[in-house]
Order: sequence, then structure tokens, then C-alpha cells
Amino acid sequence: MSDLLGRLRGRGWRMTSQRRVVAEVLDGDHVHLTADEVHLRAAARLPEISRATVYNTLGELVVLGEVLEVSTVGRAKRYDPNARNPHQHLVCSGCGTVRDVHPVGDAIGDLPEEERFGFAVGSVEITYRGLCPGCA
Amino acid sequence: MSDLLGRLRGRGWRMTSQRRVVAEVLDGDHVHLTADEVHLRAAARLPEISRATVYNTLGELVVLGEVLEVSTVGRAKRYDPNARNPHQHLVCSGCGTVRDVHPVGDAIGDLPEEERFGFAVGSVEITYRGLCPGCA
DNA sequence: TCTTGACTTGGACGAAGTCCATCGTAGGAT
DNA sequence: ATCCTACGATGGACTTCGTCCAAGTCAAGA
Ligand SMILES: [Mn+2]
Ligand SMILES: [Mn+2]
Ligand SMILES: [Zn+2]
Ligand SMILES: [Zn+2]
Repeated sequence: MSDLLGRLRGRGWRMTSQRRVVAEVLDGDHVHLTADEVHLRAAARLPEISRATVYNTLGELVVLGEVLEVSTVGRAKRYDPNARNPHQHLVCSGCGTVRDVHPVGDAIGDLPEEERFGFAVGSVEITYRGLCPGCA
Repeated sequence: MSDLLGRLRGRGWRMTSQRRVVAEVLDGDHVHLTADEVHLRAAARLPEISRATVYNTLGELVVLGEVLEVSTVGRAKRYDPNARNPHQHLVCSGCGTVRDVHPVGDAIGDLPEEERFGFAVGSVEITYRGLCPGCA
């Protein structure tokens, strides 16, 4: 994330205060915020920013590959700025906390040919579930 | 699934025509329907069945462990009656088709101790993504 | 400084899901 | 076979999450 603004400028993005503040909110490790959480934190710095702009900006960052959308079971999407470092997720079943994790092994290779149904398998998303120390 | 109705009766469920038709709709292999798809198919057999009842029944089946909710990225939840046979999913990025798959290996064991952040990891959910033969 | 098209905004709209007061009925009791 | 009633079904209002749009604003190049 650290040079996200620079990369975006390089891609010809018009730099606005709204886009800057959204990018700032997404900075850090283990960041997996919902759109509304991003809006809340962005509005703390830039009170007039609209929900529509937050959604627009997040959508553009996803298309550019700078942010990942994380699957959920029925809840609001989470946005993950750690897109340059392939990783998986560990989610607390109690409080919902999300941590980035890096399993060893080759999950794609573990899917036997006869289980691929002719698909061209390109990626795998893994979610570990359990209780965090605080919730245990 | 085949004896779902019997198991539900054994758990003291009141058997209604609505619950029966929802259970029937969920019968089969590689079934991963949204609530609205379940409602549509159920209504073909029992036209008066309401959306609320479909949601209620699916929710109860999930609590009983007879049906699993499958994660999605921003789309409607999918309900999976194949809960007695642990498995993972292969999803077509083109058309959204979902297949049940059984990878080899031990995904939970592949998560190193120092990557567990003190969590008690209990389960793992894996989604393979790729293009199906029809979409390739 | 001027111009202009890209960006932002608020509100309407839509899809997915929940809630609730009321009505109906499965299944045990008689 | 009939009665009772607690559990289940219903539909419509409501909430949450997200998209769309017409109108206004402004970043940045000329
Ligand atoms: Mn992450
Ligand atoms: Mn399945
Ligand atoms: Zn926790
Ligand atoms: Zn396909």
C-alpha cells in the first residue's frame, strides 16, 4: 500500500481529496474493512465525502488490482489493500476479526485432475475459521 | 439428503407441506441454490409458499447442520444440502456454476503454528476458481 | 486564467434478507 | 373422529448493502 498514491498517479488517475483519503484509510496491515467502515473513517477526515464516492473508489481500486474483495457469508463485502502479497485469511468465528495468513503447500496442486471437471483452475481462496485468543 | 425428512422427523420437527417441498427441492448432487431459486422451484410444486417460509426453513436447516451456507463475493448466499460429506468448491468465474470437489492433503495442517496468532483453528473453507469447459 | 471532461454528490432505486402481527394447521389429547 | 393449541406460514413493512443518475464541482492541461 505504501506507494499506492504514486502508482495511481502513474496510471493517470486524477488525484482528488476524496480518493486520497480513501487510500489513506486503507493503509496498514490486516486491514479488511467494509465499505461503510471505510466511509466512516474517511468522513472523519473529510466530512462531506459521500457513500457513492467511497463505493466508486473501492470499485476502481478493485478493477486496478490494488484492492481485493474478500468473500463473506451474507455480510457486507470486505476490502483488502494487501493485494500485492498473495495470502489467505484466518477469521474468528466469535468476533469476526480477520488476519492475513500464509499456508505452506500447494492448494491448487492438491485438487486431483479427476476432480476438476474440465475446468481451467486459476486461483484458490482459503478461509480458516476458529476462535481468537480473546474469544476462546 | 436422501433421508433428510426422516432425520428431521426424528428431531421433533412438525412436518408441513412447505418444509417437505423445500427439502425435496434441495435433493440431489452439486446443488447450490440461492434462497430465491429455492423459492422459485418450491413454488412450482406449492404455489402459495412464501419467501419468508423458505428463508425460515433454510435457516433452520443450517442451524440443524443439515444444510451449509456457501460464501460468495457480493452475491446472494447459496445453500448446500451436501453437509454430511465434507467437501470444497470449484466455481466457474464465467457462469457461476458450482461443483463439489475433494482436494487431497491437509489444508489445516498446512497453516504453520506461527501463522495462527493463537487462534484455535477448527475448519477451513476452500474455493477454487476457474473457467468451466463451456465458458473456456 | 480558462476550459473541459472527469469526479463528486444526494437521493432514488433495487436486491437480498429480516421482522412481526395475524392466521392456519399438524398432531397429540380425548 | 373431533377438538385444541402451540408451532408454523403468511405477506407486507422494514433494514442493509449496494447501484444508478442528473446536476454541480474541480483537477490539471493549454
Ligand atoms: Mn487479507
Ligand atoms: Mn457443495
Ligand atoms: Zn474473536
Ligand atoms: Zn462456466
